[in-house]
Amino acid sequence: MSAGFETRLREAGYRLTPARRAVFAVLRQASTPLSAAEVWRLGRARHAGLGRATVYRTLPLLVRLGLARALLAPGGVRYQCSEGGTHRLVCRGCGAELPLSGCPAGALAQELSEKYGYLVEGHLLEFYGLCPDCQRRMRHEV
Amino acid sequence: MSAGFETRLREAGYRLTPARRAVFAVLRQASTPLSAAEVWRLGRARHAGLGRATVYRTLPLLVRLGLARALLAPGGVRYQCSEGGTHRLVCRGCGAELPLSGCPAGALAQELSEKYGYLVEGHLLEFYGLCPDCQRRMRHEV
DNA sequence: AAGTAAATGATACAATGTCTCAACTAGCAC
DNA sequence: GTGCTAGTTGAGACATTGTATCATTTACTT
Ligand SMILES: [Zn+2]
Ligand SMILES: [Zn+2]
Ligand SMILES: [Zn+2]
Ligand SMILES: [Zn+2]
Repeated sequence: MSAGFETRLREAGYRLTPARRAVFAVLRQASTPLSAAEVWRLGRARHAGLGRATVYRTLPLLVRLGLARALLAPGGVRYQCSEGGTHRLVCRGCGAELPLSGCPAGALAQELSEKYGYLVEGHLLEFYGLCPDCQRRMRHEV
Repeated sequence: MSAGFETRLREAGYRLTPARRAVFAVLRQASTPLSAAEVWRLGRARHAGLGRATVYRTLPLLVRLGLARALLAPGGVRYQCSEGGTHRLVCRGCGAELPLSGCPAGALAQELSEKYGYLVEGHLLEFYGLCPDCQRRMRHEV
């Protein structure tokens, strides 16, 4: 379940602590990307004295290790577990999001890998534009 | 040149002010995405008394209007003019970025447009993984 | 069980972003 | 042009978010 998390942390030379478990667990079972503040609040349910600084230290660590991803939502940065989908259709007017399924980018990854020597682990594909409501709004309210 | 900016602002019912001109001009001629603080500093070269609050008000406005885009870089949020490319290959280890050219997402846009009623104006495609250096580092320094 | 370096949490601090409000001005009507 | 008015501005107080420091604790090794 969260075995990947533990081994990943270990193999990178980091210790497995209650604080890190708590932070990851929170992301893991969240159904939507969370802000750092939310992670802290929820994390304290799992690890009583979880410190704010630790959360801010852990989240970027998880990103560096590939266990989580940082997303820019209207309202600030949010984090989500790597497993979650990252294909969205975002309205630039109101910020509404629609998660997507299909994706054409897979093929390109291999190509990039060979071309630049990068180890391509994933990708983020976001379409942006206007939702039906905001299209109407733009017309009517000038 | 920046005619699109002016008409876009007008047609959405916003006024054309020196402050907004300055902010947009800064983004416009920047070769790399800028933080809000950088926009403020550079903007004051163009409009002496440009206020910090105005910058923080204007940047999201430009995003809502489709004139700029917000990007999440390691180190914080950065803004760039809509024209700039948004196809990157980002290293999750060190944050290094490589701008890309080709893209397979265009076709999907039309499809989404019909399916959800969204007006799809563009997309952001980001591959993430490890640069060659960070791959070595991960092996050697555990 | 003991030793040790990594990690934590509290706190102070810095950076980033938001709100309020009096003063100003872009756009419009005349 | 002259005035009107609502949108906009800039200053500064405030709130939030993120970082640095450091004494204490603790996960891992032996
Ligand atoms: Zn919308
Ligand atoms: Zn995909
Ligand atoms: Zn790297
Ligand atoms: Zn593309």
